[in-house]
Amino acid sequence: MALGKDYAAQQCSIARALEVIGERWTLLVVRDAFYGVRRYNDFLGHLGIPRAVLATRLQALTEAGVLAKRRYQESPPRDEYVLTDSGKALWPTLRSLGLWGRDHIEGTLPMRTFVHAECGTELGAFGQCPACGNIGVPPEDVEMRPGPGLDPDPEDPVSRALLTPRRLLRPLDSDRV
Amino acid sequence: MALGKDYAAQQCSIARALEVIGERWTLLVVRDAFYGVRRYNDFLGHLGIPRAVLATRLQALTEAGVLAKRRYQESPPRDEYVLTDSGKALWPTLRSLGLWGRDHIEGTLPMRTFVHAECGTELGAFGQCPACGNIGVPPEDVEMRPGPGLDPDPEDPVSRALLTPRRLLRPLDSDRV
DNA sequence: CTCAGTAGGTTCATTCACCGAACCCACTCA
DNA sequence: TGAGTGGGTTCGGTGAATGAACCTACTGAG
Repeated sequence: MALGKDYAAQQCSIARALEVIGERWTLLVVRDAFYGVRRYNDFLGHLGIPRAVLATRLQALTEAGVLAKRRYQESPPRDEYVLTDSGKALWPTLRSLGLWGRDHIEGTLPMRTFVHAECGTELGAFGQCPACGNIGVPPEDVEMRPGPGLDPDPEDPVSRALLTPRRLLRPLDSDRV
Repeated sequence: MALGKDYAAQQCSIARALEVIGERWTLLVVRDAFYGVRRYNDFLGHLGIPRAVLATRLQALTEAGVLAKRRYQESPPRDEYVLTDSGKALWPTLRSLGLWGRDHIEGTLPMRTFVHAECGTELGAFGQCPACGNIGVPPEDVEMRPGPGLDPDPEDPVSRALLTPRRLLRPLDSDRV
């Protein structure tokens, strides 16, 4: 975000956080990582982001320790980007932001619902499970289900893969859909 | 944020939310509103934001229904900007974002702590009160206290006023400090 | 009555980030 | 040999952010 160099806003954890994840597209890249997207081309197709911007964002997020670049194949060399623990800790933020968008922006149908996989209850604003009383349901235990606001027949393969219920963070193989 | 006009990202509550509060400075304006800042000049001095950008952001947030413009004096005409219910609903997002910044960005000392005013317990990672078991403590019931990371003798009057413990959303009279 | 001060802006030139398209390279498969 | 794919980089054009200057009501002091 680069709020200038000298900024007084630095005196605040929120401002510090926004320096890392506040730039355009950045939080959407992180969101996709929760959805299981890991490869450059999948981010590219799903987000519709300019290639140069995506490369910059992936590099910045990797340097900030939110994502980690991991080689998953040697020949030809191919890398994937996965969330670190620090990145996974952004789940409550994304959850509350998405819920706010759903509830407070007019004309927004529920796109996806997020339920506690063990009991099937929809998560609350802080990512808690109202049924179990489990306060911090980790993203690994969250199942994402498509909602009525989604296009039933999207263009890109990633969106198609996301039409079926799936656990967060589970890698998405866009090839075999 | 304006993710293009045609963006596929529209299929997502998070992207919709970011359209409203994802631009540079916007979330910091909202944060200041939670801290009790209401007037143009107070935002200006506390954030160090360019005047033109602040005017644009206040107008956009007002149109989006996050803030409401309210005349508090007729002669000379003076307006203040206060959070609407929709704006107050951003509290979980800000809370989780600030906590992430504190815990996951190196070199970030706790700037402020947020405690449940009724019992004095610091809020947990999900905005809950660990002592009372109250899951969604509303911002009105949250007391903000200065932490060790803050400059003890800041320049601007708003930062000085924020050095004393105070309830969130309580208006800040920067004059009588 | 005049003058300085204040709240809340608008205008302007410059800089910087985003954008889309084109290009590049290493590797694989037919 | 040639097309295809993954993962980028480079480049010119556009739009937004920046800081400084300017503007308009209005008030209060002398």
